[in-house]
Amino acid sequence: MKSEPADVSIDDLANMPNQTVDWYGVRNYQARNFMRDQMKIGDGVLFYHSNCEEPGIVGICEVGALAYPDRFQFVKGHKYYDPKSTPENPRWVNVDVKLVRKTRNLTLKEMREISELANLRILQRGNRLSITPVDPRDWEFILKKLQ
DNA sequence: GCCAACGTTGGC
DNA sequence: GCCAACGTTGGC
Repeated sequence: MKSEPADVSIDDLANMPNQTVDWYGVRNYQARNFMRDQMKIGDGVLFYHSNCEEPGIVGICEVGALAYPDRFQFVKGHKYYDPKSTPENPRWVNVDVKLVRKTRNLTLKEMREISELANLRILQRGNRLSITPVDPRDWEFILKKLQ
């Protein structure tokens, strides 16, 4: 899951109550559907810093709560406000993400040089999704790399 | 339903 | 700041 550190960094997460954050602000249907349909409590998450000096994986997390309505979609004037969303029929949802541990920065640059990770979604050309599934084998490989 | 125009993402 | 690679919007 990508986050811009200027918005929520891994250190921000470490300082949050219960080291947990609601993954607000996703406004892409595919990414939303991953949260809504695929992610279960306890599922592993790789926390990725995007749009920054050194993009890369900076922490291991887990899903702390199943998807529920995003709190900002109803807030008029907010950057994540969606006039087409109603409390009766909310359009956007998010899971909670809980920190398991911070890691070193496994940078995008480094991952691109690892042939075993060639199929990782985030490395694919043109990928812009802020949330992408990770193949179990890639998960194992990355965890080993970060232990 | 098509598709041009426009907006966004995010690495570089 | 550039721009490729999308996704969204809205006229038709």
